[in-house]
Amino acid sequence: MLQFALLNQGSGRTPLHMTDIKTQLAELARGADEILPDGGLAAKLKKGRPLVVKAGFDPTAPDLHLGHTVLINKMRQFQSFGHDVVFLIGDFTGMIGDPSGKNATRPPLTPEEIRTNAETYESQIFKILDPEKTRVEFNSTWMGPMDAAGLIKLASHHTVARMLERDDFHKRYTGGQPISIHEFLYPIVQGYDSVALRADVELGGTDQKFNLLVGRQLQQDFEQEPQVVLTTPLLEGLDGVQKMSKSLDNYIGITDAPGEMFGKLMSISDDLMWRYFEVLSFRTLDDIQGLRKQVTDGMNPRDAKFELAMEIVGRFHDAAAAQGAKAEFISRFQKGAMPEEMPELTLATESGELGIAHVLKGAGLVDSTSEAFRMIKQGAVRIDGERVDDRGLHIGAGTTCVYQVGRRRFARVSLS
RNA sequence: GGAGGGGUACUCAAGCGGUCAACGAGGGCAGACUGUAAAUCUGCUGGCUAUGCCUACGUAGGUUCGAAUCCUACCCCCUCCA
Repeated sequence: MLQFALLNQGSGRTPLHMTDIKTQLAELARGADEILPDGGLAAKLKKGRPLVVKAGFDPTAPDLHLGHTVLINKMRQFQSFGHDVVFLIGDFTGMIGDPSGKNATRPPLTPEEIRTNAETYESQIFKILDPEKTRVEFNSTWMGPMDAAGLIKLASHHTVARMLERDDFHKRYTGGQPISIHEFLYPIVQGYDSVALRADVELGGTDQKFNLLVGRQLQQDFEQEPQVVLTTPLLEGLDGVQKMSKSLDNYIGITDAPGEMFGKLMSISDDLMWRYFEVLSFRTLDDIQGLRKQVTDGMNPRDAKFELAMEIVGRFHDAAAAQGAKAEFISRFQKGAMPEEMPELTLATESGELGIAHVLKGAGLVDSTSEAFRMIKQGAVRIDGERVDDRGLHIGAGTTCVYQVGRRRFARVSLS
């Protein structure tokens, strides 16, 4: 069966290490939401040449979380099978703003912002993709030189009725909400990118399905063989229900510190763990199936979760960091030890002592003294491991103690 | 332009003169139980110089002993008609 390790040994120079089509299909379909049309991918793979695989990114939000990496992982798979993966930065389309996300008008980005964002993107995606094998393109390369006449001609390839088939356009149109004309250009330009790149496959999130399909249609108009469309699902966040997103604060950022990343992964439910294995792990399907069986046979699911957490932390940091995070996790939560590192600070007292509530607030462990009192009442506050019951407690100057609120918030505070 | 409906805490949503720091649900936090799982149970969920005080129900005024609740003006949102 397929082993990623083996594939990667090719070090990028291997002309074409084509794994057999059946294996490729199985792995590529893994975790994918849809592959259109039916049988299309198999037909493309049968060509026996590296396929041009395109995935477009807005130049806006370069702070990636694990949800974004589902798509990038899929790119990596194509890459490891020897295909030509194009990381397309939509600097031109960035001026339009993708209307997929409701009706938020986006302020136009300056060229410098776009460049900075693009660089941030690259530094993040190359934790997953092989820089040697990744082609980075900007769609301004072909859209920039296009003149108004060209754009009009391009726009003539699509009709309003077909545009309105797109769900969010349809809802907004029937719901009496405004749709600016230029928003119609977004799918068209994105589709034209596929023409310009002669894409064989385009990857995108499920919310991109319509745009991806426009690419197929435009390619046909330009007498190219239409691309295969592969959509990846939106990953569930830590709560297991809502989509992973920054605004819901249920995400794992790929720049999160090792310990934080590890802890967040350990806190997911067992069900969600398997989902994460499917779309985030680089392990083979067989491998994961084996792990599942071990759990069914009595292995503690927690240990399987350790494997997942180790792999992910190792990917975005390194193996040593992953080991450290695990060791820290075990000593802290299984043995109840204090964390190794915590914020340290010194607070000044006016009269030689300070009320406990003010210490907690001053250390940033709570937002207000009212909250501090509440936490004390609930038995969540500890000083050097000793529970505090007295809300009137005063701490004298010259002391240094570890203050704790709940299980996660710690600070070492000195009073002067 | 005309007619009607509505703006309440993180979100949804009650309340329609006093018992409202504001029902209830969700979310979040904490405690118990655990594998820092999940599920479940319990509590909390405006601030402060803290058993009292201050600030809050779109904004600004007014009536009243007393207003989220009544009146006036203004701002914003939605629905229908043009």
